[in-house]
Amino acid sequence: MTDTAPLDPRQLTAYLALKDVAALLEHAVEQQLKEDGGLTTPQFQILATLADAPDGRRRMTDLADGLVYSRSGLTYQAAQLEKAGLVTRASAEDDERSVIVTLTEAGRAVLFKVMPGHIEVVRRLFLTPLGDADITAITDILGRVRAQMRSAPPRSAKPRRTRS
Amino acid sequence: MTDTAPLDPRQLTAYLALKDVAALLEHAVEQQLKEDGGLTTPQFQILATLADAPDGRRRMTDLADGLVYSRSGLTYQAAQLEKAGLVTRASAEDDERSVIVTLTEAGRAVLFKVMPGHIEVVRRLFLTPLGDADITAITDILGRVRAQMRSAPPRSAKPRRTRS
DNA sequence: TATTGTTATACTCTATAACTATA
DNA sequence: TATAGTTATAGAGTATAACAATA
Repeated sequence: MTDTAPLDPRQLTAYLALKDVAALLEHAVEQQLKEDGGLTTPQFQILATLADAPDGRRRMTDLADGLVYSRSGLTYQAAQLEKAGLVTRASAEDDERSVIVTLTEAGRAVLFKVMPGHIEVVRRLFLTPLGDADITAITDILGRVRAQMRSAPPRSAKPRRTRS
Repeated sequence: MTDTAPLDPRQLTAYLALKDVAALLEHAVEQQLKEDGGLTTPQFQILATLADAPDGRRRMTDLADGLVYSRSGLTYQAAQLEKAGLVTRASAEDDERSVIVTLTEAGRAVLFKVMPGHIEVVRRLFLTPLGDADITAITDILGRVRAQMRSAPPRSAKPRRTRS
Protein backbone atom coordinates (compact mmCIF):
# COMPACT_ATOMS: atom_id res chain seq x y z
CA MET A 1 0.00 0.00 0.00
CA THR A 2 1.29 3.43 -0.86
CA ASP A 3 1.02 6.02 1.83
CA THR A 4 -0.86 9.07 0.62
CA ALA A 5 -1.87 10.58 3.93
CA PRO A 6 -1.09 14.29 4.14
CA LEU A 7 2.44 15.25 5.13
CA ASP A 8 2.78 16.51 8.64
CA PRO A 9 3.54 20.22 8.75
CA ARG A 10 7.18 19.76 9.70
CA GLN A 11 7.86 17.50 6.75
CA LEU A 12 6.06 19.89 4.45
CA THR A 13 8.13 22.79 5.72
CA ALA A 14 11.36 20.92 5.09
CA TYR A 15 10.27 20.05 1.57
CA LEU A 16 9.23 23.58 0.77
CA ALA A 17 12.49 24.96 2.12
CA LEU A 18 14.42 22.65 -0.15
CA LYS A 19 12.39 23.59 -3.20
CA ASP A 20 12.66 27.27 -2.42
CA VAL A 21 16.39 27.28 -1.90
CA ALA A 22 17.02 25.18 -4.97
CA ALA A 23 14.84 27.41 -7.14
CA LEU A 24 16.44 30.65 -6.00
CA LEU A 25 19.92 29.23 -6.33
CA GLU A 26 19.30 27.84 -9.78
CA HIS A 27 17.91 31.13 -10.90
CA ALA A 28 20.89 33.10 -9.65
CA VAL A 29 23.36 30.67 -11.17
CA GLU A 30 21.55 30.79 -14.48
CA GLN A 31 21.89 34.56 -14.57
CA GLN A 32 25.55 34.46 -13.73
CA LEU A 33 26.45 31.85 -16.35
CA LYS A 34 24.67 33.80 -19.02
CA GLU A 35 26.29 37.09 -18.07
CA ASP A 36 29.83 35.84 -17.62
CA GLY A 37 30.08 33.30 -20.38
CA GLY A 38 26.95 33.21 -22.50
CA LEU A 39 26.23 29.72 -21.23
CA THR A 40 22.92 28.16 -20.33
CA THR A 41 22.72 25.88 -17.32
CA PRO A 42 22.58 22.65 -19.32
CA GLN A 43 25.52 23.77 -21.42
CA PHE A 44 27.52 24.54 -18.32
CA GLN A 45 26.67 21.17 -16.85
CA ILE A 46 27.90 19.39 -19.94
CA LEU A 47 31.13 21.38 -20.09
CA ALA A 48 31.75 20.86 -16.39
CA THR A 49 31.12 17.14 -16.70
CA LEU A 50 33.56 16.92 -19.58
CA ALA A 51 36.17 18.91 -17.68
CA ASP A 52 35.96 16.32 -14.94
CA ALA A 53 36.50 13.41 -17.30
CA PRO A 54 39.87 12.01 -18.35
CA ASP A 55 41.08 13.92 -21.44
CA GLY A 56 37.82 15.86 -21.37
CA ARG A 57 36.11 13.07 -23.29
CA ARG A 58 32.81 11.27 -22.75
CA ARG A 59 30.35 9.19 -24.71
CA MET A 60 26.97 10.77 -25.40
CA THR A 61 25.16 8.07 -23.48
CA ASP A 62 27.37 8.47 -20.43
CA LEU A 63 26.77 12.19 -20.49
CA ALA A 64 23.03 11.70 -20.75
CA ASP A 65 23.02 9.30 -17.84
CA GLY A 66 25.03 11.60 -15.60
CA LEU A 67 22.78 14.55 -16.35
CA VAL A 68 19.03 14.19 -16.38
CA TYR A 69 18.44 14.73 -20.08
CA SER A 70 16.86 12.62 -22.69
CA ARG A 71 19.13 11.53 -25.52
CA SER A 72 17.54 13.88 -28.00
CA GLY A 73 17.92 16.76 -25.58
CA LEU A 74 21.58 16.02 -25.21
CA THR A 75 22.02 15.83 -28.97
CA TYR A 76 20.52 19.30 -29.20
CA GLN A 77 22.82 20.71 -26.54
CA ALA A 78 25.88 19.02 -27.97
CA ALA A 79 25.06 20.52 -31.35
CA GLN A 80 24.85 23.97 -29.80
CA LEU A 81 28.16 23.54 -28.05
CA GLU A 82 29.81 22.20 -31.19
CA LYS A 83 28.50 25.14 -33.18
CA ALA A 84 30.05 27.44 -30.58
CA GLY A 85 33.35 25.59 -30.86
CA LEU A 86 33.34 24.47 -27.24
CA VAL A 87 33.23 20.73 -27.93
CA THR A 88 33.87 18.36 -30.81
CA ARG A 89 32.05 15.17 -31.69
CA ALA A 90 33.56 12.07 -33.27
CA SER A 91 32.73 8.41 -33.60
CA ALA A 92 34.36 6.13 -31.09
CA GLU A 93 37.08 3.95 -32.53
CA ASP A 94 36.05 0.78 -30.79
CA ASP A 95 32.30 1.20 -31.36
CA GLU A 96 31.14 3.04 -34.42
CA ARG A 97 27.73 3.61 -32.92
CA SER A 98 29.08 5.68 -30.05
CA VAL A 99 29.91 9.35 -30.28
CA ILE A 100 32.69 10.78 -28.17
CA VAL A 101 32.26 14.37 -27.10
CA THR A 102 35.50 16.20 -26.38
CA LEU A 103 36.04 19.52 -24.64
CA THR A 104 38.05 21.93 -26.80
CA GLU A 105 40.53 24.50 -25.58
CA ALA A 106 37.93 27.15 -26.20
CA GLY A 107 35.51 25.14 -24.09
CA ARG A 108 37.99 24.95 -21.28
CA ALA A 109 38.61 28.67 -21.58
CA VAL A 110 34.93 29.50 -21.25
CA LEU A 111 34.65 27.27 -18.23
CA PHE A 112 37.68 28.97 -16.72
CA LYS A 113 36.20 32.37 -17.37
CA VAL A 114 32.89 31.46 -15.80
CA MET A 115 34.01 29.60 -12.71
CA PRO A 116 34.99 32.52 -10.44
CA GLY A 117 31.59 34.11 -10.77
CA HIS A 118 29.90 30.78 -10.33
CA ILE A 119 31.78 30.15 -7.13
CA GLU A 120 31.09 33.63 -5.91
CA VAL A 121 27.35 33.19 -6.37
CA VAL A 122 27.28 29.83 -4.64
CA ARG A 123 29.30 31.19 -1.76
CA ARG A 124 27.29 34.32 -1.36
CA LEU A 125 23.85 32.76 -1.61
CA PHE A 126 24.35 29.30 -0.22
CA LEU A 127 27.50 28.90 1.82
CA THR A 128 27.69 32.16 3.74
CA PRO A 129 25.28 31.28 6.52
CA LEU A 130 26.58 27.71 6.87
CA GLY A 131 29.08 26.57 9.44
CA ASP A 132 31.18 23.47 9.28
CA ALA A 133 28.63 21.40 11.12
CA ASP A 134 25.92 22.55 8.73
CA ILE A 135 27.94 21.47 5.74
CA THR A 136 28.43 18.08 7.28
CA ALA A 137 24.77 17.73 8.11
CA ILE A 138 23.57 18.81 4.67
CA THR A 139 25.96 16.48 2.91
CA ASP A 140 25.05 13.56 5.10
CA ILE A 141 21.30 14.03 4.91
CA LEU A 142 21.04 14.90 1.23
CA GLY A 143 23.52 12.19 0.42
CA ARG A 144 21.16 9.68 1.95
CA VAL A 145 18.24 11.16 0.05
CA ARG A 146 20.13 10.99 -3.19
CA ALA A 147 20.97 7.34 -2.63
CA GLN A 148 17.31 6.68 -2.01
CA MET A 149 16.37 8.44 -5.24
CA ARG A 150 18.91 6.59 -7.29
CA SER A 151 17.58 3.30 -6.05
CA ALA A 152 14.08 4.29 -7.13
CA PRO A 153 14.82 6.16 -10.34
CA PRO A 154 12.27 8.48 -11.91
CA ARG A 155 10.66 7.51 -15.16
CA SER A 156 12.95 9.59 -17.34
CA ALA A 157 16.05 7.92 -15.94
CA LYS A 158 14.75 4.49 -16.79
CA PRO A 159 16.51 2.63 -19.53
CA ARG A 160 15.17 3.22 -22.98
CA ARG A 161 12.09 1.22 -23.76
CA THR A 162 12.86 -1.84 -25.77
CA ARG A 163 10.94 -2.36 -28.92
CA SER A 164 8.47 -5.24 -28.96
CA MET B 1 36.37 42.24 -2.24
CA THR B 2 34.59 39.27 -3.63
CA ASP B 3 35.92 35.88 -2.75
CA THR B 4 36.37 33.75 -5.83
CA ALA B 5 38.86 31.22 -4.50
CA PRO B 6 37.81 27.65 -5.30
CA LEU B 7 35.35 26.02 -2.95
CA ASP B 8 36.82 23.50 -0.63
CA PRO B 9 35.78 19.95 -1.50
CA ARG B 10 33.37 19.59 1.38
CA GLN B 11 31.47 22.71 0.42
CA LEU B 12 31.38 21.61 -3.18
CA THR B 13 30.01 18.25 -2.19
CA ALA B 14 27.24 19.83 -0.17
CA TYR B 15 26.32 22.10 -3.06
CA LEU B 16 26.28 19.29 -5.59
CA ALA B 17 24.18 17.12 -3.31
CA LEU B 18 21.62 19.89 -3.04
CA LYS B 19 21.50 20.44 -6.77
CA ASP B 20 21.25 16.76 -7.49
CA VAL B 21 18.48 16.09 -5.03
CA ALA B 22 16.52 19.11 -6.15
CA ALA B 23 16.83 18.20 -9.82
CA LEU B 24 15.77 14.59 -9.36
CA LEU B 25 12.88 15.55 -7.12
CA GLU B 26 11.63 18.24 -9.47
CA HIS B 27 11.77 15.86 -12.36
CA ALA B 28 9.84 13.15 -10.58
CA VAL B 29 7.21 15.60 -9.37
CA GLU B 30 6.82 17.01 -12.87
CA GLN B 31 6.10 13.55 -14.23
CA GLN B 32 3.58 12.79 -11.54
CA LEU B 33 1.67 16.05 -11.93
CA LYS B 34 1.40 15.56 -15.64
CA GLU B 35 0.25 11.97 -15.37
CA ASP B 36 -2.23 12.42 -12.56
CA GLY B 37 -3.75 15.76 -13.45
CA GLY B 38 -2.36 17.08 -16.70
CA LEU B 39 -0.69 19.89 -14.80
CA THR B 40 2.71 21.43 -15.35
CA THR B 41 4.81 22.39 -12.37
CA PRO B 42 4.20 26.13 -12.65
CA GLN B 43 0.49 25.51 -13.00
CA PHE B 44 0.48 23.35 -9.91
CA GLN B 45 2.40 25.97 -8.00
CA ILE B 46 -0.12 28.61 -8.88
CA LEU B 47 -3.08 26.43 -7.97
CA ALA B 48 -1.46 25.39 -4.70
CA THR B 49 -0.68 29.00 -3.84
CA LEU B 50 -4.26 29.98 -4.49
CA ALA B 51 -5.57 27.07 -2.44
CA ASP B 52 -3.56 28.40 0.48
CA ALA B 53 -4.96 31.91 0.20
CA PRO B 54 -8.14 33.13 1.87
CA ASP B 55 -11.08 32.43 -0.48
CA GLY B 56 -8.60 31.06 -3.02
CA ARG B 57 -7.97 34.59 -4.27
CA ARG B 58 -4.75 36.47 -5.01
CA ARG B 59 -3.56 39.45 -6.98
CA MET B 60 -1.39 38.71 -10.01
CA THR B 61 1.51 40.66 -8.55
CA ASP B 62 1.36 38.82 -5.26
CA LEU B 63 1.37 35.52 -7.10
CA ALA B 64 4.37 36.58 -9.19
CA ASP B 65 6.29 37.64 -6.12
CA GLY B 66 5.65 34.40 -4.28
CA LEU B 67 6.70 32.33 -7.24
CA VAL B 68 9.79 33.20 -9.22
CA TYR B 69 8.12 34.19 -12.48
CA SER B 70 8.17 37.35 -14.43
CA ARG B 71 4.83 39.09 -14.80
CA SER B 72 4.46 38.13 -18.41
CA GLY B 73 5.18 34.53 -17.57
CA LEU B 74 2.49 34.58 -14.95
CA THR B 75 0.04 36.13 -17.37
CA TYR B 76 0.72 33.25 -19.72
CA GLN B 77 0.17 30.65 -17.04
CA ALA B 78 -2.94 32.33 -15.71
CA ALA B 79 -4.34 32.37 -19.23
CA GLN B 80 -3.69 28.65 -19.59
CA LEU B 81 -5.36 27.93 -16.28
CA GLU B 82 -8.31 30.14 -17.13
CA LYS B 83 -8.73 28.40 -20.47
CA ALA B 84 -8.80 25.10 -18.60
CA GLY B 85 -11.44 26.46 -16.24
CA LEU B 86 -9.26 26.09 -13.17
CA VAL B 87 -9.12 29.78 -12.26
CA THR B 88 -10.98 32.97 -13.09
CA ARG B 89 -9.59 36.46 -13.47
CA ALA B 90 -11.34 39.68 -12.57
CA SER B 91 -10.40 43.28 -11.83
CA ALA B 92 -10.05 44.18 -8.19
CA GLU B 93 -12.83 46.37 -6.86
CA ASP B 94 -10.61 48.72 -4.93
CA ASP B 95 -7.92 49.09 -7.60
CA GLU B 96 -8.94 48.78 -11.21
CA ARG B 97 -5.35 48.09 -12.25
CA SER B 98 -5.11 44.90 -10.23
CA VAL B 99 -6.36 41.52 -11.35
CA ILE B 100 -7.62 39.03 -8.83
CA VAL B 101 -7.10 35.40 -9.69
CA THR B 102 -9.56 33.01 -8.10
CA LEU B 103 -9.44 29.24 -7.82
CA THR B 104 -12.57 27.62 -9.23
CA GLU B 105 -14.24 24.46 -7.98
CA ALA B 106 -12.74 22.62 -10.92
CA GLY B 107 -9.34 23.95 -9.93
CA ARG B 108 -9.79 22.71 -6.41
CA ALA B 109 -10.91 19.36 -7.74
CA VAL B 110 -7.80 18.95 -9.88
CA LEU B 111 -5.63 19.86 -6.95
CA PHE B 112 -7.47 17.33 -4.84
CA LYS B 113 -6.99 14.68 -7.46
CA VAL B 114 -3.29 15.35 -7.79
CA MET B 115 -2.27 15.71 -4.18
CA PRO B 116 -2.13 12.06 -3.10
CA GLY B 117 0.29 11.17 -5.85
CA HIS B 118 2.30 14.29 -5.17
CA ILE B 119 2.61 13.43 -1.52
CA GLU B 120 3.49 9.86 -2.37
CA VAL B 121 6.36 10.95 -4.59
CA VAL B 122 7.73 13.39 -2.05
CA ARG B 123 7.50 10.82 0.65
CA ARG B 124 9.07 8.05 -1.38
CA LEU B 125 11.93 10.03 -2.82
CA PHE B 126 12.64 12.61 -0.19
CA LEU B 127 11.20 11.80 3.21
CA THR B 128 11.73 8.07 3.49
CA PRO B 129 15.35 8.15 4.58
CA LEU B 130 14.87 11.10 6.93
CA GLY B 131 14.35 10.87 10.65
CA ASP B 132 12.86 13.50 12.88
CA ALA B 133 16.23 15.03 13.65
CA ASP B 134 17.03 15.23 9.94
CA ILE B 135 13.83 17.09 9.24
CA THR B 136 14.66 19.56 11.96
CA ALA B 137 18.20 20.03 10.70
CA ILE B 138 17.20 20.48 7.07
CA THR B 139 14.51 22.97 7.95
CA ASP B 140 16.81 24.96 10.18
CA ILE B 141 19.75 25.05 7.82
CA LEU B 142 17.85 25.69 4.61
CA GLY B 143 15.71 28.22 6.40
CA ARG B 144 18.82 30.19 7.20
CA VAL B 145 20.03 29.87 3.61
CA ARG B 146 16.73 31.11 2.32
CA ALA B 147 16.84 34.13 4.58
CA GLN B 148 20.34 34.86 3.34
CA MET B 149 19.21 34.63 -0.27
CA ARG B 150 16.33 36.95 0.20
CA SER B 151 18.56 39.57 1.79
CA ALA B 152 21.59 39.14 -0.45
CA PRO B 153 22.55 42.12 -2.60
CA PRO B 154 22.02 41.65 -6.32
CA ARG B 155 25.09 40.83 -8.37
CA SER B 156 24.51 43.71 -10.75
CA ALA B 157 25.77 46.06 -8.06
CA LYS B 158 29.23 44.69 -8.59
CA PRO B 159 31.68 46.28 -11.00
CA ARG B 160 31.64 44.73 -14.42
CA ARG B 161 34.28 42.17 -15.29
CA THR B 162 37.07 43.45 -17.55
CA ARG B 163 36.85 42.61 -21.20
CA SER B 164 39.15 39.94 -22.54
C1' DT C 1 17.36 -7.80 -32.03
C1' DA C 2 19.42 -4.44 -29.09
C1' DT C 3 22.00 -0.28 -28.69
C1' DT C 4 23.64 4.46 -29.98
C1' DG C 5 22.58 8.54 -31.64
C1' DT C 6 20.02 11.91 -34.78
C1' DT C 7 16.03 14.10 -36.81
C1' DA C 8 11.36 15.77 -37.26
C1' DT C 9 7.92 17.73 -34.91
C1' DA C 10 5.33 19.99 -31.73
C1' DC C 11 4.79 22.14 -27.54
C1' DT C 12 5.87 24.51 -23.03
C1' DC C 13 8.05 27.95 -20.85
C1' DT C 14 10.46 32.24 -20.38
C1' DA C 15 12.13 36.91 -21.01
C1' DT C 16 12.17 41.59 -23.07
C1' DA C 17 10.03 45.45 -24.70
C1' DA C 18 6.23 47.95 -26.14
C1' DC C 19 1.72 48.88 -24.93
C1' DT C 20 -2.83 50.08 -22.25
C1' DA C 21 -5.08 51.49 -18.19
C1' DT C 22 -5.39 53.08 -13.88
C1' DA C 23 -3.38 55.52 -9.50
C1' DT D 1 5.21 59.43 -12.97
C1' DA D 2 4.64 55.05 -11.16
C1' DT D 3 2.23 50.76 -10.96
C1' DA D 4 -0.56 46.51 -12.73
C1' DG D 5 -1.08 43.72 -16.25
C1' DT D 6 -1.21 42.19 -21.23
C1' DT D 7 0.57 41.34 -25.76
C1' DA D 8 3.85 40.50 -29.38
C1' DT D 9 7.72 38.37 -30.37
C1' DA D 10 11.30 35.46 -30.34
C1' DG D 11 14.12 31.98 -28.72
C1' DA D 12 15.61 28.11 -25.73
C1' DG D 13 14.65 23.70 -23.98
C1' DT D 14 12.30 19.38 -23.85
C1' DA D 15 10.09 15.00 -25.01
C1' DT D 16 8.23 11.53 -28.22
C1' DA D 17 8.45 8.89 -32.10
C1' DA D 18 10.41 7.59 -36.24
C1' DC D 19 14.70 6.77 -38.28
C1' DA D 20 19.56 5.07 -39.61
C1' DA D 21 23.59 2.75 -38.49
C1' DT D 22 26.22 -0.44 -35.95
C1' DA D 23 26.81 -4.46 -32.62
